[in-house]
Amino acid sequence: MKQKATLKQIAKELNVSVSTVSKALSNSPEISEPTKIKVQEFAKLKNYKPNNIAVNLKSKRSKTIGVIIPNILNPFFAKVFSGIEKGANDKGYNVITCISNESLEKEIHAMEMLSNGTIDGFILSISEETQKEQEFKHFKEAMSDDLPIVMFDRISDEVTCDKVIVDDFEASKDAVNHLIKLKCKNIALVSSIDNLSVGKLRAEGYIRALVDNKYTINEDIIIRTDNPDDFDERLKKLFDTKTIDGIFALDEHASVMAMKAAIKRGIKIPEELSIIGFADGVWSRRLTPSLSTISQHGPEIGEAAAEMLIKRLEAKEGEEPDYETRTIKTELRQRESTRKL
Amino acid sequence: MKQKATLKQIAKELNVSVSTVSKALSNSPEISEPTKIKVQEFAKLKNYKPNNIAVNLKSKRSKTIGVIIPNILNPFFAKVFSGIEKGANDKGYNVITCISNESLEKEIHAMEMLSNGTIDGFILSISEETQKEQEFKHFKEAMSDDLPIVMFDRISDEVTCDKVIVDDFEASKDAVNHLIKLKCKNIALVSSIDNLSVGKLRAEGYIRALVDNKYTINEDIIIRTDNPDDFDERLKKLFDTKTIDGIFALDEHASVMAMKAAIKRGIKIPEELSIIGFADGVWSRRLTPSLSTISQHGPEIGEAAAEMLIKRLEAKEGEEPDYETRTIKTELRQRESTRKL
DNA sequence: GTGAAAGCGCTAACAT
DNA sequence: ATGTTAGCGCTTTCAC
Repeated sequence: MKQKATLKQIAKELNVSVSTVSKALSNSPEISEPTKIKVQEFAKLKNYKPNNIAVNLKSKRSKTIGVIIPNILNPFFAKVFSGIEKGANDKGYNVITCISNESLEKEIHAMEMLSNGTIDGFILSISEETQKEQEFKHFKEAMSDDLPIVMFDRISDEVTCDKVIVDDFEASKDAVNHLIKLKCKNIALVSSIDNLSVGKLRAEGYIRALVDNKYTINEDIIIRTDNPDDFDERLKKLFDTKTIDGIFALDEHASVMAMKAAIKRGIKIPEELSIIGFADGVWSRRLTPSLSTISQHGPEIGEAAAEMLIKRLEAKEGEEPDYETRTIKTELRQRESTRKL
Repeated sequence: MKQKATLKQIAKELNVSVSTVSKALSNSPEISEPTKIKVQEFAKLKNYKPNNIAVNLKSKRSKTIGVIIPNILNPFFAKVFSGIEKGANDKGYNVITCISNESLEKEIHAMEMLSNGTIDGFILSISEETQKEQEFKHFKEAMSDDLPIVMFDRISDEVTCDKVIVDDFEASKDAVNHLIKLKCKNIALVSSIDNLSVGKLRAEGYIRALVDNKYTINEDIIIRTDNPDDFDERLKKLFDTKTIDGIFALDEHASVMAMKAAIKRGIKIPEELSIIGFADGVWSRRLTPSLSTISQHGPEIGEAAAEMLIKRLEAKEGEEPDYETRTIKTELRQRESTRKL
């Protein structure tokens, strides 16, 4: 193995001191042009790269962000992640990723694993189990250990930190209002994420839209559960009770399954039934008919989170910005599953 | 901010030396029980965590793996990534992720960013542009800098390193053979990834299966391109020329678009047309009809890659294993888009 | 059983 | 303009 070049080595080979080399490479005005050139050329020749770890140890900062994501297979998280990665890289930060797999224990473990100088701060979305258990001590500890957190999408009011969210309540209200404008009379609500904060917010938006429009809430056409299998079971009976002409789905699974079930029943979409759901854009477009969705702008959420965290990390001592909750606007994307106005 | 606990501090507060503390915490037999207990308890009280960066600097290893992925929004890569993350975490390794976005430049940039002590080795899949340009210098440099690489899925024969692949050729042959067994007479090949090594291998498998079964190759029902838009354009005409009763699709986009086009034409699937494609399992199940796919076992690929890399990293000097190419078996998952035998 | 000291690779304050 | 030195936090060898 080719020995890695270090300042020390270069210094010895060039018969100068380590600090001269260091300064020459950082283009310090203290060093004369000739030596600078000599050192820089030699360094390039030797393919010298400053050892990041040593620099980190010295500077007490790693320029690395810890990202904890409940489930990377969920396209929403994948999109947010790509935004984080981009935002971080643009500012010269690396991203260490852990997947909590919706488990509180893995979330805690991941945070511990990284809370030792490895990273400068966290960007995360709270795991399902953590939300259920309402266990937030690990977040508070990180914050008090001077490891700032930016939460996105699934957040907790109990933790004081920067947050990036989507206007779930408003988005749902808008979507349901849209269905109402399309003259839907019986709008079902289907959700398999009723355990999540965002699931609850979205359901509230639905209720509010109905109430605002003087619709009556019909529990028979509302499915709220936190379990996909239970969901599938209850979905079977959804079309029995009443003629449904609109469906509002709070998550990807619910969106697609509801649509599939309707097609199987021979219900014509969008002529007899309009569907709007929270789901991934690419795949929604690929469905037949394509699914109208609420676009959450995942990459922008990620970029915003990265920007907020880095701003805080790079703030001068005592000049840290106030904690902020940024809301990224959603957008209703009309496709074939809703008829045109 | 609560000052972070260091050995030095603890030593001072306990009136012992730094090395005593260090040894006590690592449970060295050199230290007496009473001092050990005293130190360990005090450390726990102070919530001491050894500074990872300092440990890294000392040990010259970071226990961190650099992962470079062309596109995290592709569910296949997301799955492999989750496997890598799991495999790495199980062995106490962290994962730094960069997304090349199919760009050679970003790939190079990411590798440079990490080739300075930040990571101990790479796991990556070659970007599209890199494959097109056949530019592999950056990989070879990393290898000779003692930063081992494990490539997966999209690999290059020009780089000597560990590899994890799928039996693309065999998988395709099997899939097409299956269509033939279903009595398909005119089997179309559709691909929007003809620039990738895997795309070519899969196409070869198709050809081979046809040849083996004495079918004639009909260029009119073969679409091979590297551009989704071009693909969509050519797809429109696919059903014009000939009655197709089988489609073999080499990637997700091709799979779904072909199916969508067939449905639009009113072609009955699977009665009149059977389709098999490379695609994500979750979404394939959600399509109507659900799509028969070739499952690539993404998580296993990732775990294998992590295992191979870590084995090499932890091998004693001079005892590194030979470079190996591991093949993960694929599996034909029959769903509704192919009729039963 | 405990401690002093060197050193990982780097930066920067402080000589010269 | 260049060099010396100390120190980041830790491990480890070697004295005592």
